[in-house]
Order: sequence, then structure tokens, then C-alpha cells
Amino acid sequence: MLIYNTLKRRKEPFRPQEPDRVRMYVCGLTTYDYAHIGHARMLVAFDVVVRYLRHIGYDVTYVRNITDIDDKILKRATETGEYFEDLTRRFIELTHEDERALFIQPPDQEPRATAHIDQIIAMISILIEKEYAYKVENGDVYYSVSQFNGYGRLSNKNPEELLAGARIEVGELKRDPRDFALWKASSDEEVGWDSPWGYGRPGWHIECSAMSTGCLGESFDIHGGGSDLMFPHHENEIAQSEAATGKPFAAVWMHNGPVRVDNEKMSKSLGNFFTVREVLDKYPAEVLRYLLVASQYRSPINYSDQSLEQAWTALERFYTALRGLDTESAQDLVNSNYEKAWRKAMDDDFNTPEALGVLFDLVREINRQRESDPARAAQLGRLLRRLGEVAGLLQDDPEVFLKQGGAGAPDAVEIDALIERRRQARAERDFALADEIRDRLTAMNVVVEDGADGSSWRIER
RNA sequence: GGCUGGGUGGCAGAGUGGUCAUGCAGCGGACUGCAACUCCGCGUACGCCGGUUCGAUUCCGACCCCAGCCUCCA
Repeated sequence: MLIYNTLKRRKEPFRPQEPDRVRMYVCGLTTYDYAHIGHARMLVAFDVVVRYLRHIGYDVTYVRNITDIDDKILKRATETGEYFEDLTRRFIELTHEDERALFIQPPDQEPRATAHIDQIIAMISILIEKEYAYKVENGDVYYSVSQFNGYGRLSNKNPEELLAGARIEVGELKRDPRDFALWKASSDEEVGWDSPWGYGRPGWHIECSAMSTGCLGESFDIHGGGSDLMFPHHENEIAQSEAATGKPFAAVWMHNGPVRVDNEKMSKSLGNFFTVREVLDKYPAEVLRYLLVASQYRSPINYSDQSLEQAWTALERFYTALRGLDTESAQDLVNSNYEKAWRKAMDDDFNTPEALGVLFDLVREINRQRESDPARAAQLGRLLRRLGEVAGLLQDDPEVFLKQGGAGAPDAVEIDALIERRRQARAERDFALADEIRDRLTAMNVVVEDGADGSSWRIER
């Protein structure tokens, strides 16, 4: 099993600290708004990582945090007039709904920053004690970047050049422009917690250091997140955690690629984002999920209606092959050549596009066998579903998937009645009437497919 | 400017030193009452210029172009 490690800038064999157990931490969302497609990509990418590691036998402990205290949250709460905890509670629940819709398995632990203030304070205290951090007169606490040997290792940045480019904002009391806040003083009317340095709130970076080491230990196996978090967030996490514990932090760093719109990164700051919700109003969740796994997790994805349409068409091919197969009671094929090829792809840094290629080979084989050897076709179908599940795909009932439309879908009972009338017409060889009925169905966006044992139908988009 | 990752057929998207990705679209054929589904077959794709090699899209070098990070961001 090879994984691309950002820290090494190459793929390397994956060897967790304990032979059968993987401890993994991923930076989750800051919950003050609806989740967008970029968030969905991160969630799906690491969901597939966890599913596959479990598939090949690892006992995975998956921790994904929630940042529920942050300046943006406070700003948004002021705008909406809510108490900040009501705002975050609302969006945490909405995000969970999106995750369930996208078949994202919940993490084993979902720590929230506000529930880890004690650990955050403890870690900052250690950093001050070890002189990696300092308090300034207004009550802020900063991390002293110059004290940490190896700063810039993850993002391959030169600390000297970083110094040249950085500026101290007006009102900041940093000693070095590269230093970043561990604790920010709050005024009496602002949200905050008591600390040895006065009333205040934690900086973003220290939250993840405290939560990850708190949940998984000082050294763990995989740390993941979006590529945009590599610098400064992940770089700062390493500096904080390793300075505090004196131990290596995460062994492997994984970063998923961005989602683009019109060749630009989808982001809140650009305002060009699509929320998961708005996409799910128009497309089945599995279509979005397919789109997200049809590219390698590190590559950028270009998001468009066209790419969603292509994803839908591809899924139709899968479900058309699965249609009518009794995959439940079929014998499970273990370690076939298909499965070996699929595993080879997945073992190579979770190459889901190549793995999907193998699944399409399986589709062709099913279609070739289904007339001559239905039992074999059903077995292959069962294999297809079992492998598809690792990508979070192909678990729907084919009839349900193929008969779902977007908004304004025609009525299934009416369609079935028309299909039956057409069957009678064809049996009487009244092809003029049969074609007339088919034309009516076509007008309803229904495609009729005549098989050896009757006609089936699906929604044409 | 620094760092990182890219430029593959009409579109999407893998991969490889020398017979195949794959999906969609297109073309030809089979199947079909006609279709659809499905199956079989088809397209001299690898940014540009050099180099290494018997042979390079794949390795090396230069160049051009694109994106991400360097400020909050998955």
C-alpha cells in the first residue's frame, strides 16, 4: 500500500506505528455556513481512505474535528443576531445531514474546539514554559516561529524568505512577523474563557494540535486536510505539537486537491461556491459522490453541470448492468482477477479512477454473461457492489436509481399502465399503437427498453 | 518573485520506455417489428524544443502555458 506523503513529496509504503491499527486525524469544517462542494470533496476523499484501510484489514480510529469557535463564527453570529453556540449547533446539524446524504461514514470521534479549552490552555502553558511561546501585554499569546527548528518543512518554505514577506499588522504585538496567535484576548462583552493569560479565546492552529494529540496521542499515523491548509495551518500544527511534546507529530500528511469552477478554486473568499444542498436539489447524492471519486484525490476537479451529467450517465451504466441480478443470494467471488486489479489500483495511493476502470470492465463482463450464464452474472454483480461500496457507490436499488427523475418526475403508476398497454399491443403485433404509446412515454422523458422477458423503463434526462 | 502540482484523443480522466486504460460523445456492424439497452469493431491523444535510447507521451535539460499556497479558506 503506497500513500503520497506531502512531508516527503513522494509516495511511500504505508507502515502504521502499530501493525494493524491506524490513527488518523483530518481537519474538518468551521461551522458557520452551509457545506460546499469543496468541503464535500475533502469529506469524501478521506471517507474513501478510511473505508479502504478498513477494507484491507486495518482497525482505523478516525478523528475529524469541528472548529466551533473562530472570528468568522463570531462575526456571522453578530450578523444573524444569534448566540454563537446556537449558530454553530445549527450548522453542525445541517452539515451532518449533508454528510449522511453523501454516504459519508461518521468519524469515530468528532471533537469540538469549545470542548477542549482545557487541553488547549494546557498545551499553550507548556509552550510558554519551554519558551516556544510568549505572552504580550494585551493578553495575546504568540508562538515564536524562530524557536522551532524545521519550520517550513511540510510546505517546503524557507523561514528566512517567510520573514522577508511577512508584515506585522497595526495593533499586533508580535516580536516576529511570522509568529502566530495561540490565544487571543477577548474584551468583556466578547466570547471567551478564563486562562492564565486572562480572558480570551484560542487561535485556530492550536485547536487542532490539542484535539489531535488529545484524541490520538502525541504521535499518530495520518494527518489529512485540504491542500489549502498545508500552509500555514498544518505547518503551525507541526511546530506547536512537536515543540510541546518533543515527539514527531503525524508520520504521513495527506492533502486533497481543490474543486474548481471555471478554472478557479471554489472558495468562500471568491464567493464562487456551490453548496452541497443546492446540488442535491438537482442531482442524486450518488452522482455528486461519483464525480468526486472519479478523479484522483490529489488532483483538482473542475465542477460543472456537464461533469455532473457525465457522472450520472456513468452511474446509469453501472445500474443498468446491475438491474435484474440477484446479487444478494449470489455466491461471493473472492480474490478474482478483477478484485486483484482493483486492489492494485487502490493500493497505489487510492487511485479511484483506475479502480473505477476495473469496475467498468466488470460491467462489460456482466453484460456479456447475463444471457448465457445468469448465475455467473449475479456473482459478478455482487462483486461489483462489494467493491463499489468502498467508494461509497452502487448500494442503491437499480430500479430506484434508474427511475428517479429530477424535479417534476412522471408518475410511476401511470408509466406502468402505459407499459402494460404497449405490451398487449406488441403481443397483438399492433406496432402502430405500440409506437404511439412509446412516443407518449418519450414525451414524458421515459425510455422504454424491451427485453426477452418484458419491457423495463427508466427516466431519460 | 519563492514553493508545490499540472499540461494526454471532441469532453472527462488514469497510466506506461516498445500490443489495451476507462466513461461520455462520434462512426461502422450485430441484436431488435422499429427503437432503446447490450455486444463486437473503429479514431495514428500525449504543450513546445533539444538530449539519452534500437525505440519516449513516459527518463534528462531548456522554454511556454495553467492552477494552488505564500492573508481567512476543505
